[in-house]
Amino acid sequence: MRTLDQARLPQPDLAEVEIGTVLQALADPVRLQIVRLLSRQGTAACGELDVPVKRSTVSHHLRTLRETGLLETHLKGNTRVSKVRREELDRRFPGLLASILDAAPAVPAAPPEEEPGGADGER
Amino acid sequence: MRTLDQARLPQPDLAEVEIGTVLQALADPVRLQIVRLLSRQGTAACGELDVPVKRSTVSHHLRTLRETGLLETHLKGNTRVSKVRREELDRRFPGLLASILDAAPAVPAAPPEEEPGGADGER
DNA sequence: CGACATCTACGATACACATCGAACATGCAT
DNA sequence: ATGCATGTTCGATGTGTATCGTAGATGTCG
Repeated sequence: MRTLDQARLPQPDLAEVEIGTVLQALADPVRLQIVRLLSRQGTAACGELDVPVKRSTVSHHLRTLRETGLLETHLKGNTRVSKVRREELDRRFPGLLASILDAAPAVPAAPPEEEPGGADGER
Repeated sequence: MRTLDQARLPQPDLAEVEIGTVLQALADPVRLQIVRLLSRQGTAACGELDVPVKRSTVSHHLRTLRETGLLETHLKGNTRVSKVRREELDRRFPGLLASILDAAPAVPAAPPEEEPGGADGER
């Protein structure tokens, strides 16, 4: 019958979203990871996301990301399928997602760096 | 005894800085404001920054921003002159600062419905 | 020299929020 | 229907951190 409840959960208009709000949402490591995963996988259900927190916490983060405007979520049967609102975000904040998702990882070490040739005065 | 005190306070190599760390630093409204002000003014001392927190808090945020790699600070006499490490940041995270600083402010609110042109007689 | 400035360091406080477990709702199968 | 899965919501808890006031370090100036 109505296996087609493709209902979409409420989400904000991106025009009303401040850049600070987006930054705050992406500042959490788990949420950033979720956005990264979704950007690569396209879509995923809550339970499919490989993040090191419990299910209820993932749900909380997905809610935060959706209410912030970063994700859209569709109801599909018993599961919620989420994906990044990439095109809308690119229109609202040009270059933002690209610069974040394409950022190269940091070099592992801050090696014990000692500079010969003098005291680097600080104080 | 002139400007020999052009010493630069210690700052990280941007190669070692994760994008998540930068996002976390910029997630705070006051810090984002500071970066915005410095981007426009070029440089500023701690006391010149027009932000709604006390001096000691500004100092704390400047330290955070510097240790995160966003700012560099030079000692000039008794004052610390800070500025955004714009070029280095653009090299490490291309497009990031631009997309954040150029982001358009959000539209004030989403009136539930009510098409424009109505009688907004309030206020 | 002493008085005053800028700025940081330190301890204390308060609040936000990330996290969890348990309870509940819903859908799909058997 | 019962059972099992997926997700959400709720309350509680712990931690991180933004904020402040005060004290101290340092530099400038009269």
